[in-house]
Amino acid sequence: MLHIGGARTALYNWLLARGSGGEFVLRIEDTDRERSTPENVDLILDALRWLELDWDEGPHSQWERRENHQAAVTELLKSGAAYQDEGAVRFRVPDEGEITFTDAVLGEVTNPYSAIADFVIQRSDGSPLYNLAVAVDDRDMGITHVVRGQDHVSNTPRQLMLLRALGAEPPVYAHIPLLHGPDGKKLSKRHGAASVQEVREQGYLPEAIRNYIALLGWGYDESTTFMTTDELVERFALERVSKNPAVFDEQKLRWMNGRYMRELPVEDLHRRLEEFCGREIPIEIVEISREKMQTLADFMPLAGALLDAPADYEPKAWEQWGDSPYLQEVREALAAADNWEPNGIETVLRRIVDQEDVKPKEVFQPLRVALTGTTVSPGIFESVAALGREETLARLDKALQKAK
RNA sequence: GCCGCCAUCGUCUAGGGGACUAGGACGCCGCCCUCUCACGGCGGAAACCGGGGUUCGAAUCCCCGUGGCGGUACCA
Repeated sequence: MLHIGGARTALYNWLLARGSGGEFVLRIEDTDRERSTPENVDLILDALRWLELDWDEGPHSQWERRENHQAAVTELLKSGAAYQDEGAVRFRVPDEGEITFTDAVLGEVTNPYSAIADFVIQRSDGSPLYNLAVAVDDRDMGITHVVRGQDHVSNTPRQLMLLRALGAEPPVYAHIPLLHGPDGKKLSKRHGAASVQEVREQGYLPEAIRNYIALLGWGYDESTTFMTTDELVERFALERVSKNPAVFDEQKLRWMNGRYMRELPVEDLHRRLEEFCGREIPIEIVEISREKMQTLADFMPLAGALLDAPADYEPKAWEQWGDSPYLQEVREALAAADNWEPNGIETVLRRIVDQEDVKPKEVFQPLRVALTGTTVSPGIFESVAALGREETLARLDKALQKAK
């Protein structure tokens, strides 16, 4: 699982690296221990790939760089910066004074040494602990920037002390605000769309996600909302990242995703819908449905009945429109229509509306229910055109049969 | 408890002493468009946590309080 918060951290790292034009190493660092098992790392990498955040996969710290960690511990022990304590190795923290570091988003952060106890850097079984492992990795892998969640601020002094004791230059630290759930608590699974895997299954587009999460904790100016990834790369700056936690708002994501779907070239949207639904879809159906969808998952409920004849009519829909005095007339008019294009169909159907002198929906809704079994579908003329004459008439006959 | 971080509409944010009767966006409400649902257009309600300073002037700077969050592990 890659939480939205993690995805945002990854995005910020990526934007920064892209913007600097240099090489970078994205260090996946999260607060849940389970997440850094090899299987979960694969899941995370897969989610990042879907988000189109490209990177070169490096070594996995705590189970692939043991020698470096061990060597550092030995060095620290030798210099007296660390000592043995019942088999474990602890780092010695001064009793007095304070340690200050400059954070790219928070500014100066100062901690008194008195608040930091001598901490374990190596377990009695010889395995390294998080703070030691990342400090050594940052040094050895030439990490220049560490961009991570604010839940790591209080680890920073420890990592800094380690780096100093090892005689290494510390990287630039940037702690971005955490994400909270709608109730103001830290974001968790029960808050709904909390992971990239989930939003993917819910039919969101990667570019919409990128745009949305970039804006969670960062804003470019007073009115810009939509930005291409190139614009994001160009404009993103750590100094402008907000210091306060944000709440993931799925409604806004939905809206934004809808906008992205509408702006996609039809062919592109068509391809993604086929992939998402796992089936072939006539492109005309996509064309007539696009302005009514906010996610890829909205497609089947909206237009599925145009793909496969509905098994049955929705009871409420049938009750209201099923038995219509105009349906027979509609059937005859359509059977005789000589122009099976949306505009030709509209002409034919509007003629009935005029002749009968009724509201348009009195004619259109019964037709819609007869064809799709529901009261909601893409535009009726377009739907009839997309269905084809044969199928349209067959479905009308079925409805007329049932109405008898 | 102790240490740290944070605090603008319900939500995401703009704002870095006068441009603020605080701007934009989502959501919400109303109107328009309309064959359903949407899309789109127009309009509206909606915020500077509280109290002290500093200053001619504070949403913006300082202090205190309050609240939220994080940390305080042989977790990451």
